[in-house]
Amino acid sequence: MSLRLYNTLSGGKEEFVPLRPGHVGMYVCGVTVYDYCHIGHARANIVFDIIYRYLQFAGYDVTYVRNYTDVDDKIINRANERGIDSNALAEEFIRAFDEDMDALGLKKPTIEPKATLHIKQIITLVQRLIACGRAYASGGDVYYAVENFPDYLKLSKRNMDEMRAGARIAPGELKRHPMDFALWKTAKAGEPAWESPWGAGRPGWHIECSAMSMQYLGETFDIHGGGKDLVFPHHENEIAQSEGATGKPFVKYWLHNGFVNVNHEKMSKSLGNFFTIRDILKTYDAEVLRFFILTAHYRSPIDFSDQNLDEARLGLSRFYQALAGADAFLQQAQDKSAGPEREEIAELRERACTLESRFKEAMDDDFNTALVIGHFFDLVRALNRVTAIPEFASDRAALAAVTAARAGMVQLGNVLGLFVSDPQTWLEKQKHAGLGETGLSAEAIEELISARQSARANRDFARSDQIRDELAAKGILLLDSAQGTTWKRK
RNA sequence: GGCUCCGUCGCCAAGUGGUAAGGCAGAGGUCUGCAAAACCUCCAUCAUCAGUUCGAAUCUGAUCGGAGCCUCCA
Repeated sequence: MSLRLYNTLSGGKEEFVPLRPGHVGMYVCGVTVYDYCHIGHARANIVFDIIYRYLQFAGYDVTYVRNYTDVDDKIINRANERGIDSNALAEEFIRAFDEDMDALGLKKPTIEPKATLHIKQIITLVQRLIACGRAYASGGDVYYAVENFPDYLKLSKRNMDEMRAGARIAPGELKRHPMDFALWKTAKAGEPAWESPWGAGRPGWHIECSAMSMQYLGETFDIHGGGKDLVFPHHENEIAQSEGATGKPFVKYWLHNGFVNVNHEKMSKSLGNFFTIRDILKTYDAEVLRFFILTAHYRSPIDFSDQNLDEARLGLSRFYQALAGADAFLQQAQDKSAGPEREEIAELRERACTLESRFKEAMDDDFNTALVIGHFFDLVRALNRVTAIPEFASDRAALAAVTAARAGMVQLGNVLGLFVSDPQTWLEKQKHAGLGETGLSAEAIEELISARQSARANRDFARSDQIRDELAAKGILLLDSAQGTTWKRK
């Protein structure tokens, strides 16, 4: 079984064959740093984070490049609004981006290049495009001549006639064709500028990705990713720039993640219906957000809502509870004896043994994380079946199966960035996280629990149930067990 | 208008030709003083219609509904 992935270029799933056996070059468009990141960015970065992790898990040596676009019209405009230097603004949001990605538990890419540190490479690339007739200088600008690149629009599968209707030439632009796009822009007063053969100016959007991917991954590389909205114009233009200059295929596999919707509508800055990552993380655990995103296939749209996030929280808790249950079970392990194997144990052993092959099969099919999570849920049920029976704590086969199941779940879950915390710690954190809204402190709850315990000891069940109901009304559930009473929030 | 994509149980969501995973919610049961948690059992023929096929949620056509791109956007 080998990895198959959906390639936007071909419009279908293809077997993944890297250019160099054992190695993968992957470039993912990062952000233009002029504002805080929203959940859409979170999704894109989490999706490619798990692709990065899975490729490594599958044994590839992966070079993952994710850029910062730190020079751009939007940055300049925002900096002007705030009356600060555009470079300072970019640095501020690069820091914010790093903090957010870190909070989301993302692995660091191999290389995180900044556009402004690659101006020389950009200028060289633009010169190369002019030299081979693909671009032209006009005033202090340089434009890409799309009509000279026959493959233009092969990624987004459109044709020039359709596109022409919507294309406009903005005032001041000196294009030959409405679809031509800027490779280099002449600098106006007060704008960041670098010396170039065409005078002081700055790179257009798109060219930085061609230049930086070429620098770190070569003229042809394996995987290029980003959100669906980058297919046109950004990635289309990257192809034009890179292939126009080198005459070689730019990228073998194009991967695009679906949008995050709010109320079934695309979340976007222009609609104003977006949530920033840092706002979301005030309410929801980062791993809950990741779990939520991974419950849907990466190419499908996903609807962001409190209900869906709460469901994700519930789902993830189920895993951590099962893991905590397994830990408690293993701690009680006594002298191991081998008896006739029971059905529950046989099922768990079977599930634990086949987990990795199921995991791989699902992930190899275009990163089907939703199916993987389904497999994990199956394992949890089998695991709970065993750990719910105390006698099994002295059964050698049960202990082996529980140990294997727990280890497998954590090991494979970690490939998706899931189950990375200590179960008890995570559950404790979740317990306390929502207490603010209830108006209760952990101490107050503990006091009520002991009051209820004395009532129960006196068989005063009316009083005992009253306490439980009051807590339940505030979202606190009590869990009685042989070891005493604990609580969690609903 | 052009080009894409989508429509699977109350909700979320896999499945893209071989007879519908999983989670949440719900019903019944075991456990419990009663509950909760956990476990057991139950719970869909896949928007509609017409085709292709031995066989379709999966392919084709039409219809209805939703979304995206064509302008900055993950």
